[in-house]
Amino acid sequence: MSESTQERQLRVSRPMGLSVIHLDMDAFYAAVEQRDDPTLRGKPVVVGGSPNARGVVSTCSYEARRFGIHSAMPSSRARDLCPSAIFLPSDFSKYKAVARQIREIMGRDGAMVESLGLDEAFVHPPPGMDPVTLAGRIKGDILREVGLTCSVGVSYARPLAKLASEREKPDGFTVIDQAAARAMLPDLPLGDLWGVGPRTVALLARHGIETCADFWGTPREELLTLLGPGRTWDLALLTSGRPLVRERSTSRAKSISRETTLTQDARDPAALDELLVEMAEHVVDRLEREGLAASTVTVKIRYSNFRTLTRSRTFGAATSESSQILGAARPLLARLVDGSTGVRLLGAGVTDLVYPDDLRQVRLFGA
DNA sequence: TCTGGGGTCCTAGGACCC
DNA sequence: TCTGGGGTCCTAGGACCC
Repeated sequence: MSESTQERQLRVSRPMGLSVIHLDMDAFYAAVEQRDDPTLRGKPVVVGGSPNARGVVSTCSYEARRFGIHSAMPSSRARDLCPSAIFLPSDFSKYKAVARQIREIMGRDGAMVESLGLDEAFVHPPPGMDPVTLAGRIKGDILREVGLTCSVGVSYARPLAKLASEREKPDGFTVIDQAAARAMLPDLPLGDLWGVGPRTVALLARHGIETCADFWGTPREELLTLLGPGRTWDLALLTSGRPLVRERSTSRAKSISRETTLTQDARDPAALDELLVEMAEHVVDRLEREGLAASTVTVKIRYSNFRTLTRSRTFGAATSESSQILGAARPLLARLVDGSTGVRLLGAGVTDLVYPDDLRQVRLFGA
């Protein structure tokens, strides 16, 4: 069944037409807040954690970006940069409702919608439909019906469509065909590629590899030593502009977790245990509500020096029993707490989820 | 300036089994 | 007396994404 290298090369050397849209809502959470409260319009709005409680910026309006504020920045830093900024907590139930409305608009013509979080998605047009036309229709409908702007990119492969939508934000519309890709890729910084983060950028930069052209000019042996075979192959595909086929299997969640950063570091094992129980119960509630069971329990801790560790335990059979999950989690935590080291974050989660239809099959065999 | 919370995927070593 | 090779599961850590 597996495709030979030769077949793969034949396939990718054929000219590829535009086939996929990436759509990214502009400053989504902040834009929703500004839409719903006219007094916020034209002002620096920061949505996310509180500057007084170790929070970070989730999204900020374009007015706030002019002060240098951006996502993932500590909120305290954002306040320093712009003391007059308006800080709002995230209202996920509201954003989810708007996201649902946008998904409906994207799927209207029978397109396949692949969501990546609440504020962006890939849209795969049905056979025979021109993606540029479809992208224009979607962009117009979202503005008219939802009252928000977005940036869209159209290309022949998902990483390039994503790159395209980022080219002209906000309210952008960018097409990257094969000729455009050939022109822009050589000078493109590797960090602009989807999946190439700060660690990889820093590692490669230390060896003088900063752009796609640098990457192509590096001996294969050196790349393999630096990155290992898996990531070398991924980057080779990404920098070449060829489609990266990574089927993201189902839309079903693979893990459920809850974690919290404490306002102040904690040391007392009894207090940490109590907090862990709260978080584990929250996870159990979700399991029960969604009719799931899980076979692995994980406890996560972050010490005051930011060192982050996990401990996990797997059961022979999946469970959603609170007593069993707590009974596994608490000893895992005890292994991580010594009563003297400060703890800034505590988390509990479950993985290896079993869905109701999986359970039926298990019972069939157990019967 | 002092670093969220929710996830996904990958790697690597050791245990264990055939 | 020395010691295979492969497969799978478990555990832990880490990069990355929104």
